[in-house]
Amino acid sequence: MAVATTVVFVVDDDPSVRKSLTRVISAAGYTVEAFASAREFLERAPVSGPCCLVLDVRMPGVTGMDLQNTLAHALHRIPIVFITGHGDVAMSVTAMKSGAVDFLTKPFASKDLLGAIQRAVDRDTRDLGTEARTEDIQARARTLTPRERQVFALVVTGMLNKQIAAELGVVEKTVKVHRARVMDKMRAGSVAELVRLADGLGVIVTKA
Amino acid sequence: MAVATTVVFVVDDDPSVRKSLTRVISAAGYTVEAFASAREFLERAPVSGPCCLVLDVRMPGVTGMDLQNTLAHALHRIPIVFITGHGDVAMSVTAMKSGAVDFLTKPFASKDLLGAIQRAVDRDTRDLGTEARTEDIQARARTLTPRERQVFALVVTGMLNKQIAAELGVVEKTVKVHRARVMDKMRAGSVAELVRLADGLGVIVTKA
DNA sequence: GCCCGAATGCCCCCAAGGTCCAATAGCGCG
DNA sequence: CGCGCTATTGGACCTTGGGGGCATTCGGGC
Repeated sequence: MAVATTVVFVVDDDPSVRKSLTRVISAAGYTVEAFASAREFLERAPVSGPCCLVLDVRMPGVTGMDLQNTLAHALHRIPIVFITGHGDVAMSVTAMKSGAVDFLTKPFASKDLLGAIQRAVDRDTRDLGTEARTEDIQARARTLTPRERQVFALVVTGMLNKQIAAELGVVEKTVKVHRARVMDKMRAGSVAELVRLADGLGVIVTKA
Repeated sequence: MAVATTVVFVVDDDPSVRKSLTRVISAAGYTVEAFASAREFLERAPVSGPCCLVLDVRMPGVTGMDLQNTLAHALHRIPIVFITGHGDVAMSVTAMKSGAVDFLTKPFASKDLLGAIQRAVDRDTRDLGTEARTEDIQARARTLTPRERQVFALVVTGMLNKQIAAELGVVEKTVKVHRARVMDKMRAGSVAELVRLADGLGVIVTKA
């Protein structure tokens, strides 16, 4: 279960390998989309649901490692499971350091591949979740006016309205107004929630 | 600079390898302690400062991988740089998945080893920092009485004193007293700080 | 019997939040 | 050029919430 809408992408230049991989992975309940080259894969429309990539290291043209770098630079988080016929240690270490989930050398057991795919999908599912939450918070933050943003930043440091007012050169009442709008727009029911939303924005407030 | 008090542990059963590694690493400004076996290393007193471990994969008795597992189970976070004469891909992948910083096959360039050591030490320095902060917060939390702990947990969910009082079956004033003691003992100057301390304890509060 | 954790009451102050209202400035649109 | 909209600001007033101080009571444990 839970793998119904999950897509596993396979990129390998060898048609027979694509075919057998597709068969094995499909049998495990995943939806499979196979490509003969990195280029073809990149031209594919991005997916929304959880997914992972089973990638051959050695391919003519753009190699698997090249594709991994390209995706990393494009901030395209997608867990990668490498497979290769003749991989060396240096190559596998580089791939793993770059965040690959696994690096399998042929021949490998189906259960090893499926195990790696499961870990990759699990990771992607988690990543999608945190990404969605972050995006949601950022969307709320974008509705804040410049002034509200300032008040927001100061409130989550624990400053009193009075202090914030002094900091911004306005009276306390004005701060209260902005503060109320911030709580409303960020949909925070308490300062505690607001602090967590702020910290969730990645920008860790490092007030003394 | 900044490598003065840093210790690099070397574990390799080959005396000549230990000697040459010690020379190279010492020349880079690190303090080196070499051991002929995993057992010897484990009998060594733990270090306090930043450090890392350069470890031979293949050794008679306890292998490098065994030692990695032992350390992981003992919650002994120490970044490991593996070196080996005849490593295979599967071995390197396993080591990397278990958190190794790098996996070098002989012969390797000195700069590759030193680069890996530098990354390992950097990681350990960061880990030590966060560990120290967490330990500090836990130490404060340990001074809380059971009741104060309960109030602490509820306060950081954003609940009002009134609600906390109802939850605990006491009067609001009682909650205020506990709350004040919590703020004092945890050395938090505001609810915002208290929330960050709570989240820093690892126990993420997941209140609806 | 003393000390501590826990609970509680009363009093007072300050901070936070809401209501109603009002003014000013900038910006786009007809 | 006004009109409307938004952002920002501010004042008066009132309610609620948080927090400090002080005193008291009760139950355990050393």
